[in-house]
Amino acid sequence: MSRPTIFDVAKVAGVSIKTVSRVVNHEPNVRDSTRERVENAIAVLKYRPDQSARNLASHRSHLVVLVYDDPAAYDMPSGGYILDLQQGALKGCSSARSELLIHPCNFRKKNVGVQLKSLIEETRPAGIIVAAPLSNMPKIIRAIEATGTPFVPLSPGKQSVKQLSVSTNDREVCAEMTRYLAGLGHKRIAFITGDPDHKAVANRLLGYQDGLKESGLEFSEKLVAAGDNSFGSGEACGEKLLKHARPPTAIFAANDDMAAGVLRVANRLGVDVPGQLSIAGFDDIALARQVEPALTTIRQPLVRMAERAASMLIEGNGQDEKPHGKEIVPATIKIRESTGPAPA
Amino acid sequence: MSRPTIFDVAKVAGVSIKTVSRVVNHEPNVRDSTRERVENAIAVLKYRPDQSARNLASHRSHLVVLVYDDPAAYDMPSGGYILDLQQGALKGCSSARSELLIHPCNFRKKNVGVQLKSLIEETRPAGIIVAAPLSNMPKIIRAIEATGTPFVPLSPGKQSVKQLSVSTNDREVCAEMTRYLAGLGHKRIAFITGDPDHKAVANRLLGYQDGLKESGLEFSEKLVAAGDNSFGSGEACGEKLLKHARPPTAIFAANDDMAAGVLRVANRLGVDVPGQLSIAGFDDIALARQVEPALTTIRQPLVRMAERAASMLIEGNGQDEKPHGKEIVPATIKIRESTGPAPA
DNA sequence: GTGAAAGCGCTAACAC
DNA sequence: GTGTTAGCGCTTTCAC
Repeated sequence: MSRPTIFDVAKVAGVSIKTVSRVVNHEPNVRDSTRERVENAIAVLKYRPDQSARNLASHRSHLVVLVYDDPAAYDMPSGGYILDLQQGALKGCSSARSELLIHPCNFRKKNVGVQLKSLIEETRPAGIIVAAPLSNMPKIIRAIEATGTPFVPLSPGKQSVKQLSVSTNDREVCAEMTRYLAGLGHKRIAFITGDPDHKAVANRLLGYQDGLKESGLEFSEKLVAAGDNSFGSGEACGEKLLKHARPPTAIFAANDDMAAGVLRVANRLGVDVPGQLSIAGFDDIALARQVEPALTTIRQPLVRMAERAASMLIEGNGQDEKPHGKEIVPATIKIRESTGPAPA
Repeated sequence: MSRPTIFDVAKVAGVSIKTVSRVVNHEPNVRDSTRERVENAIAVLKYRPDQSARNLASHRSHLVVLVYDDPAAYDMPSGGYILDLQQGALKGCSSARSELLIHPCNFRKKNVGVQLKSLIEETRPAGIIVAAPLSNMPKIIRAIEATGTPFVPLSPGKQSVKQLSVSTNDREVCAEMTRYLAGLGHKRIAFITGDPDHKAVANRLLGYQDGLKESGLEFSEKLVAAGDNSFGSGEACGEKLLKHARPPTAIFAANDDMAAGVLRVANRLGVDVPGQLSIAGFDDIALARQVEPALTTIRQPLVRMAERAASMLIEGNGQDEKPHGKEIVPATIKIRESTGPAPA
């Protein structure tokens, strides 16, 4: 004997299938007593709506797709990043009986756009979460937009006004970190910039400038070095900064990899951290806790961001109006051992 | 204008929808010339079969579900493990246009079984990959079996004869590691066992015994210590072993966490590794490369295992007979710095 | 080899 | 508030 259908439930409850459908989908206009009868029937029969039938009829599945940069394409750089995204997205989905499809995507391949489109057209997901840095790539975004499926970019570069997005407060929290450093007595605080293509990372420089101003400190081009997000560029920038005639007493890097590079250089040069030099990063990757001394950094709320994105997608699906708005989930400063009072 | 359907393709190709269906599904009994006409029409119209419709009619989706122990439930212990599984499963799926649904599962919760059943009955996946240690848990396996969906446990404890599975050669490779250690001149090789509930881990002890015998070495209960897979138990067992009247010159632990624990104890006790003591582990987790000296260990081929599992599920779906067989993907020994010649 | 017809289990539009 | 009637776009069965 096969699984019960909506007809079986309707028969047992003594109503029409439409009413069962209403109950299952939490639609209004059902008398409480009727609803209860239907719910009983569902429980008795152990009825589970068939998603395929539902999807076919409604032209929409209950799937949420999480698209991110394929870690297998390089050397598994940021496993924690992906797991955090997945965890958050899963959390957002589970509260709404949605399922999560994961789709790592190698953006270096020519046909990513086509493949993404196929995936979307075939599975008709309720929505798509696009992680950074893919959320900054026109090739990816355009492919998704072309399908008309709701999507939420995480930390997108430019956001068209009417579009959904979830970001963190890069700028504000970087200002805060800069003020924290200034509060420690540092007068010469340097900054190492990241990949300029990445808007979120660019915002970090702006935050640094804000923080300087708010602390009554002068901004100087000479205290800014241009990195590219890599450990190596952190080393190079750190060396340049430290060999300066009047070296900074604090270096704030736009990400942890670069901050770790600075730390390495400081060790090599015999510069004591945090005694002579304070170092701060951004991201709070595992490495930040593994280096000696552990890095003061900024924790990006990836889990929450992905969770919010999933919820936005799913909520919007229930309502008649499309979800909208830019959400901002605040990042938090993690003070560890790499920062301390400015040397006298 | 909306997406083309099978009817549009049929019209353009001048055939019936059934023939289009045959071509799309690579069924036999289609003349080559006809097939070609249909394929052209598909290309011209950019036709993509709607998975929901397909699923509804066939009572089966093209989804593969990967079930694993929820890392969010504890403290994100083994991110690499999960990412490897995902990568492999994704690889197996992509070659067959299948998609991967991830489903972390907290087996400590009472209702995991029910939730799993719901998921399966609603999405009707083509198959399910069950990662260890969930593959050892009757509660989980029974819930899946009850749905009648094909599934492949990875490193299952007991495998009923007719059932699919993918494992690695725990026993053989452990014998090999033991012989390698013996070949280095070690006469007193100790072993630290892991969680006895985990059959795959139990097999490692058997392999150790095999290796001893093959090397003409005597097995002694006194050289076996019972750990529980944790770093802490590795420390405890290591200490016990090293304070022995006649301590071993090599310790082989059933996993890397325990091996790392032994290493820590050796350092504390001033025992030189690998000068006075060789240490070997199993799993090749990231930690194995991060400790000093780096651990000699055994690399479990997780990516390949998951890939094979996905392929088995998908292939079986295409054929009329169910897939079957136990596959074994061999593990490989990674010699690093923690092992060396026995002290004179 | 190929096609016609009958669903799969649900949602949507509208009637009552 | 509730029911009726059409489909959604495929696969299946069976006829040719």
